[in-house]
Amino acid sequence: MDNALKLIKRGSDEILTESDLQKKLNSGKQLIVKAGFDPTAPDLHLGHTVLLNKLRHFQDLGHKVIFLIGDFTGRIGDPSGTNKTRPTLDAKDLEENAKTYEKQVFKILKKELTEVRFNSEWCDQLGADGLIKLASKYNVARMLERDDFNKRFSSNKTIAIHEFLYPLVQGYDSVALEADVECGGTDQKFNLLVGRELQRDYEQEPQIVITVPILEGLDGVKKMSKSLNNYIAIDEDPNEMFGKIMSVSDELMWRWFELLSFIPEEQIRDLQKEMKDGKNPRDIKFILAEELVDRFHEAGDGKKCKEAFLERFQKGKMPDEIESIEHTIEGESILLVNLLKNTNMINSVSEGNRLIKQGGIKINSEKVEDLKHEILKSSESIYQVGKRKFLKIKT
RNA sequence: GGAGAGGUGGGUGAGUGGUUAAUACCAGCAGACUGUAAAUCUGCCGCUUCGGCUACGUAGGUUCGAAUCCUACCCUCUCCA
Repeated sequence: MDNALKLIKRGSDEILTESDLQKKLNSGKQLIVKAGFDPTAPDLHLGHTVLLNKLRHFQDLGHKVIFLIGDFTGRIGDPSGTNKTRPTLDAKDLEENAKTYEKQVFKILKKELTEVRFNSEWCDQLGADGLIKLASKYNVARMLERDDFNKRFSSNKTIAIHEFLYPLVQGYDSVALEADVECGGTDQKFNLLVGRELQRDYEQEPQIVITVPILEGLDGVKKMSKSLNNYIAIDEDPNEMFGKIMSVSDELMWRWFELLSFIPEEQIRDLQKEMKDGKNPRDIKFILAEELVDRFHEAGDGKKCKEAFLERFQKGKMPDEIESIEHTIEGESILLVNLLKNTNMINSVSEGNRLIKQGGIKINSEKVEDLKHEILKSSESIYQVGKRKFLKIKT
């Protein structure tokens, strides 16, 4: 197998078809590689990077990536998600979101080989006629081949007609762009395949479909997503990112190694063996956390985070940098719980009382035991809530 | 068009007139433990000026008292046509 194909294969779930891909790679032509993104969620997280890394591989081979923002499809709503109505975005929001995307995405993709496009560009021109024509290219039986439609159909759950349009429009994007390759998560497989069919209908060579695995989020079960709040954003604070990676279960760590790390597979196997032989899993997790922090921040940040992590949790030290704010109070003093609530350290007074009862609040490293603890005017102290929340407050 | 089922705290989901701020599970939070913000164990888990207040789709009603009964409305689902 030649190197190009090998590179593309690593970490891919399925390639349809491999022989076609080989042919295209050998043709010497610069390929157009397409991947679609949601217009509403510009906060990229590690889950997205599995796909982005794959796109980057194509760029490393000199091919062109089209980062397609599905503003038109966004209006339809992806049937694979729960059926919430999406807010319609105006042009300004879109531009904003696109900018945020660009800022983040070029941590992985090469700018000179990336083109950002919106699918409303060609979909808006389709009109009712165009949509009808497009809809005529596919049929219900074939739509029902799609797994989640099939399940919903056979268990008598609703499928709205417009949901059928989603895969069609996504497929039409491939026609409009004359895509050679489309990459997406395994949950997108059906949509990606529709693109192939449509391209054939429009007398184009069908695109190669490449699916990548879906990354599990922090909980280790559900897919990483913003709405489930089990994600690590790629522009997250380095220490926060490091900590979150460390909070992943020892089991999930291996999955993340597989999908996120660039460490060669053989080396990962060695690490697994080391853990089996008694090495502390924590130290292996450090390797992963360091690599990822380095990738999305400055080289060397990973090491710094590791040191800070050890200091803080092994020796129980306070972090070096603590955010500091000033909070003027009326009168001579204020109840501790009120102060913490006012500064957003806690969400409610009840929560504060609970935390005090449980010994979760400290002032200058001293545990607070009195529910009615008062803070005097013109004081300056470091307040700690739980293990990780610190704030220096001047009153 | 006809018949029926149902809408409960972040999620799943009990509860059918009275210690029910509401079982259970999950998530979340805290503590203990551990070389991890892993695992495990324990506790907490609506708000409050600690007198109370606000909560079981929405709005009314019955009652000493309702998430539980009645009426209307909204929404979801199923079956028949």
